[in-house]
Amino acid sequence: MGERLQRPKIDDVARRAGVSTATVSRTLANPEQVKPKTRDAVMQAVRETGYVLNVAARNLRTSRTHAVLAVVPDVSNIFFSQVLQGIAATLRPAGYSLIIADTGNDPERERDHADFVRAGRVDGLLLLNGRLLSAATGELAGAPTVSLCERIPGSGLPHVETANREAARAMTERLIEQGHRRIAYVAGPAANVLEHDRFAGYREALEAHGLPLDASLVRPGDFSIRAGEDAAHALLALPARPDAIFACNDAMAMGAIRALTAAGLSAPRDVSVAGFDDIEFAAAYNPSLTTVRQARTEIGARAAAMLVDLIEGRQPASREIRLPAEIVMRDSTRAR
Amino acid sequence: MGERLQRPKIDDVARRAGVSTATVSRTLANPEQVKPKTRDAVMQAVRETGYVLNVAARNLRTSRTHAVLAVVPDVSNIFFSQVLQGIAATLRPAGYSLIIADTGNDPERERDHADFVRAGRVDGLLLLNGRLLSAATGELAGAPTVSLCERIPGSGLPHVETANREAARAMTERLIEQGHRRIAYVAGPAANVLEHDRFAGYREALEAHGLPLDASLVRPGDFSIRAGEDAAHALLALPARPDAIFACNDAMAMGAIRALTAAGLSAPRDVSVAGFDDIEFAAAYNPSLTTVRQARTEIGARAAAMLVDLIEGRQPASREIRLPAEIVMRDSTRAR
DNA sequence: TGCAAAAATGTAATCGATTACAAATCGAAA
DNA sequence: TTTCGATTTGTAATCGATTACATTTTTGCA
Repeated sequence: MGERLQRPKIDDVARRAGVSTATVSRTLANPEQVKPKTRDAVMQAVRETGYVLNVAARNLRTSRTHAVLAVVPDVSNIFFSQVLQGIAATLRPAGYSLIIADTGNDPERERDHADFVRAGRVDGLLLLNGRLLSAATGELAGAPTVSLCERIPGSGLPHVETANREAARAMTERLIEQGHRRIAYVAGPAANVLEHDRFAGYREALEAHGLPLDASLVRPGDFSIRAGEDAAHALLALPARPDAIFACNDAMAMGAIRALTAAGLSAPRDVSVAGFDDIEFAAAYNPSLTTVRQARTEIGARAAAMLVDLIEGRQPASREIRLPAEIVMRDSTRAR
Repeated sequence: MGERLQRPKIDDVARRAGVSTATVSRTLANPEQVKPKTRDAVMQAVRETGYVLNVAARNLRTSRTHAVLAVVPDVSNIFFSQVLQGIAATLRPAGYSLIIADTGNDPERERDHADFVRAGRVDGLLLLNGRLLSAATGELAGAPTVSLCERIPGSGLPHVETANREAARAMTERLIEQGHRRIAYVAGPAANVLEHDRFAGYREALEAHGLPLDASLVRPGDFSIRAGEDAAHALLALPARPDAIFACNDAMAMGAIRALTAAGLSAPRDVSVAGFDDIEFAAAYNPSLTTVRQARTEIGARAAAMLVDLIEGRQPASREIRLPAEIVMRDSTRAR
């Protein structure tokens, strides 16, 4: 079917325009070095022949790919996918394409990606979850890399993140101001730096207001809806139940509200519930969710911009960006 | 910092193993052609030197990239992101990497991607939204391409899709069986093939059961939560309000439920509401959402597998796959 | 007009693999 | 031990661009 016709190469264009291949190459890459008249002739020939540069050849010669690899624990996760959008949107106008590796949360696979750089497949790395990077850090030596969402302790890697601690503290304080005294916390995975920061914020707020940190009010979780449900069930079984639940992401907050409903209670009437992230469905939830808004696309955009700077040898304005988050009070919490 | 040490190349390995570069190349690509003893020596040398093949060089020589481009209208959309996950999961073990182009729903950009193939940047294309492809179809001649989610009418392009019409019909029939008689439909964008099919299913079901198709019960929408709210508002303002609302995706169904709540009504007590997609948050919604479950990761996986077959010159088992969908009855609908 | 410097263009080496073809080695049968 | 065919390995051309360096053209100014 597809009569596989020969793609025109740079020689074809050169011949047609009556110039050398060097001139064609220059016209395409550095037009200002070429006399306008010649330039026009070349562009004309390009159009006539339908020439498209062979990327592999250029990559080989220049050892640059104009591609960036994003290592993502889970593309389908609503959080990461929005960060990716910010990345994609920034990379495109800068002339980079985006390669995505979904590691499926598998530590093994997260390691592989140093090879992407070494094989000359990409110019830089964007790590959406640094958890395991510490192991790979040595191997990355030299490869431009930016870490997102999670700071990698002690790695010195440039990164972009939300001010998680401050945000969690602010949210907890809002709950305290609303008159809540027994505020439960539903945690993320223990190894998660992000969880660590949020918990620290929660604790700080309690301390600052002279409230005790009651260990029975802190429940483990893993960011899933189900985990939120389980945690809420456990909390409701306590002799003295909490008057508020702060889940460290929105999915768990929704789970908690479901559990309340299932138990014949209601948020915010009986227990206030707050989340973290402000995912798309938080505002549409029933009740709409009080939460912390993170600028997810901006995180992606800033990280991508920083990476491009690194790749192109420019000194990025900053190697560490912390974006402020915003408290969004909605219907799932209420003053006591 | 990064002492940019020379990456070993195939000659280094060859020298170290005492063989020619041809043998090294063969050992890596077609080990069975090489005598076991030689093979071991080469592998040893590879390990010692830390050799990693230069992908650009191989691409140039073989004019194959082992990369695939997915053209996505919006990565951050929960629907697409899950399809992407299926794609990524299938591509990886097959040895392909995934490049993502987020077109931001911009017709202009969807066009650009034929160039990706022509520039030799990828071996094939996965189109998650064929809407505009018709325009580009000519240019793709020869490039392996699979369309997902939406069949591209008259393109003859291989594709994978959900049996939207059948599923929408089945859902509508379930609502009828539950005793609903005034079933409203909240549509997707008019140009959308997917919307077209779902609406056809809705209409078929009404006809089959002798129910009239009441134009005032069909409201426009664009798949957003907000559109669902607006549609429901309009429907509630009708002299005779519907007893069920079938929104052609979950986000709009959630919007409709919000609107009901805002109007002091409730789903399913006053109006039943059904969605389509069964996104992650459908089960966690309040009330949990009756919807149509599409196997999103499977759509992605099947399409990716088909594309790999096409790229590698194998005849795919089928050029048109329609995956059945499953009706999931939950709490947002109730028998009248 | 003549001449030096600047600008524009051309020649050809180069990036690092793959692979057609040739050469060498091996093994089995006679 | 030959000998022929099958296996294994090596040599070197090749993929299509970029770019250092050489050469030509243009420009500005005396």
